[in-house]
Amino acid sequence: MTETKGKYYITTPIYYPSDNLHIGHTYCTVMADAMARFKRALGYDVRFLTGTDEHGQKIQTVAEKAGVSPQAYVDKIVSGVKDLWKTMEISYDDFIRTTEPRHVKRVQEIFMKMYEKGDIYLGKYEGLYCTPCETFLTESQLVDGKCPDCGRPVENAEEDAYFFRMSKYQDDLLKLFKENPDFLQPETRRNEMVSFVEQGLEDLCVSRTSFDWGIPVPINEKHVIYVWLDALTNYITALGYPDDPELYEKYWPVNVHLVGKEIVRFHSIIWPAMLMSMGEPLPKQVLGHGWLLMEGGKMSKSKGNVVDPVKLIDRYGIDALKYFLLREYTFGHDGLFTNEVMLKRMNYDLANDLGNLVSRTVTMIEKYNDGIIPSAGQAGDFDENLKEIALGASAKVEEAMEKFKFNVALEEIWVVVRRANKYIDETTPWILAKDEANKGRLDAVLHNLAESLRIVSALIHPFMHTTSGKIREQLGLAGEPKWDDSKVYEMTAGEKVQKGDPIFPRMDIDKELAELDELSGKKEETLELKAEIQYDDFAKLDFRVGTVLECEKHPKADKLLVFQVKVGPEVRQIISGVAGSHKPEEVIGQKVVVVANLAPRKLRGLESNGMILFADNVVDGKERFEFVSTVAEDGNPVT
RNA sequence: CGCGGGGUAGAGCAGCUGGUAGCUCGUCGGGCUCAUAACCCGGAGGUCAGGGGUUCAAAUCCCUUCCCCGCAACCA
Repeated sequence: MTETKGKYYITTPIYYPSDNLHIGHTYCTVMADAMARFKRALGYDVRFLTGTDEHGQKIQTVAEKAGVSPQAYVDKIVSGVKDLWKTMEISYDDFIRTTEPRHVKRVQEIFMKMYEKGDIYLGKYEGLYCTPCETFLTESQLVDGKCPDCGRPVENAEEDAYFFRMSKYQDDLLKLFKENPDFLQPETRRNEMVSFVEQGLEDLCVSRTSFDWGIPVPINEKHVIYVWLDALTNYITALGYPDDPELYEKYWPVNVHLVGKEIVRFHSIIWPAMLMSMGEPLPKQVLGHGWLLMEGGKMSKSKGNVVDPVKLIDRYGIDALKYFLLREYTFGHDGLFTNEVMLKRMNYDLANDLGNLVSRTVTMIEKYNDGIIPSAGQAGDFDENLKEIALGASAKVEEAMEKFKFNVALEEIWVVVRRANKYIDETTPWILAKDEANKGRLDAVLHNLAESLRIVSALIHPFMHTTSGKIREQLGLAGEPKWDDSKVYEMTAGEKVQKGDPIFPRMDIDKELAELDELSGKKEETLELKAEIQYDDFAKLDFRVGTVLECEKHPKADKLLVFQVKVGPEVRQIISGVAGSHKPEEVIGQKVVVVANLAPRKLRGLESNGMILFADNVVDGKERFEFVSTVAEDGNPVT
C-alpha cells in the first residue's frame, strides 16, 4: 500500500436545484472527481464534498408555479442530481443539502457566533422592489428597467435586514491576495478580485424578510438567513463545525474550492471574510474554472441550448464523456462545446488511438503467441524509446495535475498511446511472425506492447477507471492498478489475453450528429409564455409606425444606440440596447414599429421616449436583434 | 464609462518565467495490412490583429490603435 501523504479536502460548489443540472455542472464535478481519485491514487487521505443549495426566493417561486412545496420540489430535483452522480460514479465522500437539519442548526450557530462578535448587525436594505412580485431586484436583473417576471415598473423600497460587517475585513483580504498568490487562481481571476476589493467593500446583506424559504434567524423569526451565510458555510457544516468537530479538525482548511468563474467572488472574498469573523483558518486555494459555451453563447434555458449530460452518457458512456470534458478544455478558460467537437475527440483519441491499440495488440498476442503475453524476449531498436516514454509519463501527469491541467495530463498519457501505435509500425510484428527465427524478437515486441498498455491502464485509472478495467481484462491482468505501477516495467509475462468487444467503438460522426440534432429538436413542444393578459391590457399599448432618421452610438454606453425616429409629425429620441446587432450608419431609413406611449426614461443621461420593437434572433452563433418592420406610413397605428 | 479576457496555419486551440512557431482536425502525397476503413511517414499552409518601444534576441516584456467577448453583488 502506498503510504498516506496527508489529507486532501476538495469541494465543488453546492448546486442550485431550481432545475435539472446541465453539462456545465457535470464539467465541474468531473474535474473534482478526477482530482479526488488522482490524489487518492497518490496516497492522500481525500475528502470530496459536493451538494445542493436549496433555499431562496427562486426555489420558492418555481415550487409555487409547480404547485408543490419547496421541500417537495427540491427533493425531486436533488434525487435526480444524486442519480446522475451515481450513474457517473462520482466518488464524493459526502453530499450536503442545505435543508438538512445538520446544516440548518449549524448555520444558526454560526450566525449567532458572528452576531455575538458584533460582526452582524440589524440595518436597512434598500433596493429596487417589484411590489406585485414581492421581490427585490438588482439593476442588472431588470429588463428595460422593469421587473423581469411581470414587466411592471419597480420602485425604491427598503426592508429591515441583518448585515455582515464585511468592510471591516477589507485590508485583511487585500493582504491575503497580496501575500498568497496561490490563494486564488488563475491569475486573471485574482487580478479581478484584487481590483474589486480595492474599490472598497460594502457590508453584506445576510438576511431577508421578503420570502420565507430559508433558515430562520434564531433571534428574529421574521428573517431568514440569506444565501451567503447559508450556502458558503456548507463546506464546514458538512464537516461537523462547530458542534462535532472531529472531521473539521482533520480536514479543514480545505485544499481546494473548485468553483465556476461567476462565483469566484463569493468564495474568494465573502467566504474568507466570514471565516475571519469566525476566527477560523482560510481555504488554502480557490480555483475558478471557465465555462462551456454553446453555439449562440452561454448555455441558457431561454436559448434552448442546454446540454443534458444524461443523454450523452446514455449514448457514449461515462468514460467517453469524462475524457472529452477533461481533455478538450483548458482549465480556467471558457471553451466551445459542440456535438461535433465532442464526437471527434471521442473518435480520434478513444476509438482510433487507444481502442484500436488495445485491439491490435491483443489480436497479435492471440495470433502470434497463443494468447499468452511473452516475457522480455530479444531486445531491439525502438524498445528503449518506447520504454522511456511509457515510464516517463507518470511524472509528467503528476506535474500537470499539480496545476489542474487535466488536458495536459491526458495528452501526456496519449503520447504513450501514440508511441505504442508507432512502435507497431516500426517493428512490423506481422513480418517477424513469418519466420520462426524471429521468435525472440517477436516476443519482445508483443511484451513491450503489453507493458505499455499495462502502464496506460494505470495512468488512466484516476480518469477512466472503467476503461482501465476493460483494458486489463483483455490483457488478462488481475485487479486494479496502483499509480506506482506506471513507474515500473516488466510486470507482465504469461498472462492469457482475451479479446473482447472494442472498448470504444468507432462512430459515424455525420450520422451521430444528425441523430443528436433530431433528439434535441424535439423538445420545444410548447412556448413558455408570460402570464395571460386581457384585451384591456393590450389596448393600453400604442404602437406606431416610424422611420429612423438618424442613429448614433450612445456616448456613455457601449451597448446602446440613440435613434431619432420620425413618427408621423414628431421626431423622437429613442434609445435601444442593440449596438451589438446594428451599425448606426446602416439603419438610417429603416422602417420600424415603436411603442409610442411608453413613459420617458433616462438611460445613461439621455432620455428615451418610447421603445423600438425588435425580434430576438441568432445569427452565426451570436444573438442579434432584428427590426420589426412594415411598409405602412409613419405615424400609423399598429393594432 | 469602470474592470477583466481574447485576437497565433482552412477550423479549434496550446505556447506567453523572451532564443529561428507547436498540437489536434482538415488537406495533398506515400507506407502498411496486426487492428475499430483504423495505424505510421512526409508535404503544403502562419509577416503569431496593426503600429511603436526595450533587448544581441519578442507570439512571449512595455506603450498605443483597431476588432471581438465577458463581468458590473446571488445562472458551474
